[in-house]
Amino acid sequence: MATISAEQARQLAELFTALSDPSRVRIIAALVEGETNVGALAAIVGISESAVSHQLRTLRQMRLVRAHRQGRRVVYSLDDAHVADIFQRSLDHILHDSPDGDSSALDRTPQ
Amino acid sequence: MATISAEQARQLAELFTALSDPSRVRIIAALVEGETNVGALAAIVGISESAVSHQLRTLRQMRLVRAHRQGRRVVYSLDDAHVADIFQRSLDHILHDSPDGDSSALDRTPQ
DNA sequence: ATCACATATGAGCAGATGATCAGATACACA
DNA sequence: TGTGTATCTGATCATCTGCTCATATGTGAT
Repeated sequence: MATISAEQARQLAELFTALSDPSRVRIIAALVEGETNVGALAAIVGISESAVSHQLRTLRQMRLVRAHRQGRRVVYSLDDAHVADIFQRSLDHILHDSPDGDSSALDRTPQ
Repeated sequence: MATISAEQARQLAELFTALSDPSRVRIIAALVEGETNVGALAAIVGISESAVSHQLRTLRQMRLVRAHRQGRRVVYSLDDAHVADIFQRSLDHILHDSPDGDSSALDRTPQ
């Protein structure tokens, strides 16, 4: 699988960037459960509908979610099975070897 | 797997944040191949040793990499099998359904 | 002890990010 | 057509990020 190309690195980083925010993570988590409209997502995540809409735009551009109207509502769903998979594995990851509880940090070797 | 907690969302986002930068992605990619020292990483990634060192610090704090001295060098390796797995799956992901070539973006439904 | 090599670290700065606010757009229904 | 609901969007601003530069620390060899 050789050392990754610069372009691939960029794309990978872009994918992870889409998942690098707590609000977006919660949006994705909610959508794993099933499709949902913007207002409901705002309620679940606990931020304004405007903020959710902005985040959904990002996720849409990344092709991680998909939208379709249903009456006056716009219903979102995951556009990608891979992402749900990656998401689930990552969740397993933090559930396993993260025996701490407080914030992040503290070095490992240097110093 | 119910709707994720705020704390879990924070941790997940933190993990993805560690992978959300092209330089760090390339560092991880290099380490997947085997342990490497700072100078070599700098050469591979194409940024200064100082910049690499800063990024390695972040990765160390996230417990994604581990370091040990070897003479005057400090050799880094992945501290986590899960991450290599997540990384590999994500790579597969972008290699599969990313048939475009240019930058990112362009909406999907609204408008 | 001194010097060169290898890495780490703090300060500082330019660019990115995410929330809010105000206003635009889209749809359903009377 | 007008009104209320649902969502989107641009501007703005405070905060965060990642790099560079200068400097400190650590190691091996002379």
